[in-house]
Amino acid sequence: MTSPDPVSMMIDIQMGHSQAEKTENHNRIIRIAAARFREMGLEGLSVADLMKEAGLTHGGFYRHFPSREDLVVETIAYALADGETRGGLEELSGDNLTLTTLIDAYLAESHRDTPSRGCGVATLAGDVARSGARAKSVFTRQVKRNIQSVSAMLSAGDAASKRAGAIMIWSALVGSLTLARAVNDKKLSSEILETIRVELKALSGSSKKKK
Amino acid sequence: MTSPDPVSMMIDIQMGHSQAEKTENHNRIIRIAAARFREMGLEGLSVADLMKEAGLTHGGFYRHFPSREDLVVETIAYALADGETRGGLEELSGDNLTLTTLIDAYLAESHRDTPSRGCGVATLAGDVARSGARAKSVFTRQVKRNIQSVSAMLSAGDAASKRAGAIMIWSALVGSLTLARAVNDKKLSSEILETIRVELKALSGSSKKKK
DNA sequence: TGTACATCAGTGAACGCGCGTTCACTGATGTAC
DNA sequence: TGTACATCAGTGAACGCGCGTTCACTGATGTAC
Repeated sequence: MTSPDPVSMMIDIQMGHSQAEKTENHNRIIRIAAARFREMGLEGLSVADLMKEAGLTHGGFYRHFPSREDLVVETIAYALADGETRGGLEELSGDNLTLTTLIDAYLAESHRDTPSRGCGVATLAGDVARSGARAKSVFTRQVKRNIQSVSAMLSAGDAASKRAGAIMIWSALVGSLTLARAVNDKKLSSEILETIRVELKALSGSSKKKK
Repeated sequence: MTSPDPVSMMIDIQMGHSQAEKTENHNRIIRIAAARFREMGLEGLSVADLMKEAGLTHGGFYRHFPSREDLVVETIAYALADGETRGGLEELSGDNLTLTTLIDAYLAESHRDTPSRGCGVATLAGDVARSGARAKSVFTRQVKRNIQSVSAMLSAGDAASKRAGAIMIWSALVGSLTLARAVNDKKLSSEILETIRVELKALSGSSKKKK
């Protein structure tokens, strides 16, 4: 009732400071940061705004993180691996994801239009390229995982050509999604997504036939 | 002698404020901003630092631009089209550029390692996606030009499949270069570049044979 | 060709503001006995 | 099981700093005559 924020209302009844609540708050801070960083970039969110959205005041931030940079590193790790995120690849955890399903989900207009809940590799790659070693390490680990995952989805060819295919698919996914988001022209944006959807499916299909 | 900056030294002898000098200064400001924006992002450069590097003081900035945002828009246009830049595509103005040459130049390690002089589409796409309509319009125009250019380099297939090929090539170029820059692992970074070089050449070669 | 003067590029102090971070404080938690 | 007390999550005022922008000022430029 005091707070209009639906998330913070849930624990707003009477705020004690138990260890369990700290963990809850910590997770909430990270979850919010993960959304906002993908939406506004790694420098587009202030500590004060973040804590406000989490239903806390800015001073308490430093009970959770030594500095803003530590938040960034921890949040990148979460935003990339992420349980909650729906951008396509995240459903990998369920083994029923086929490459076609991934491509269609990844290059859907709904994914393009909700970067805050989408693939962090695409949203954050540019920012990470300008960040420090810690951010890059976390990012690198996830890129390797992603290449591995897609590689395992390719049924044809030897290990090396599967890996090459996976790198090609990831590059095209990230590049096309980023371009589709940066472009002002709705027709062109949709055309980019649709084209890469078709091209990538043809590509993974044809390599299947090659075998 | 007063200034250690080699660029500003050239016109440092006795600073008058002629119209010609204003134009020189304006161009220099844009050229510097174009390099720094690609290097540090659209928000990573302050007006004061920019003017300092141009050998001027911050107050004079507003004789050249109504606001920082106008600088950003004008600079994006310059950084993308660019005469000076060497990232690969810029040599398009000479008609002797083949697709193979473009791919090799674009995905060279030297290009990866010098974003300040490289392709602005790759460096700025993420930032532009979060920017205003004016920045996006300028960016969109250049993406269209780039697709057209690469499309014209493809010798095989009808107009539609050439266009699709060009979109695929651009997506893979931008995505792979961005990933190669964000990644901490030198081996992986080189592997990404090398893989996409091979894959893209194969792709544009195979569509040639199709005809 | 020479003189008077309006223009305006560039200067640097000053502005309000939001940033990341610090700190003295509060009071519920959870442990020691 | 009950009481005393140390811990520490969260608060909110305050910090120094760098940001984009404004403004009164300077003096060379370049035009009017």
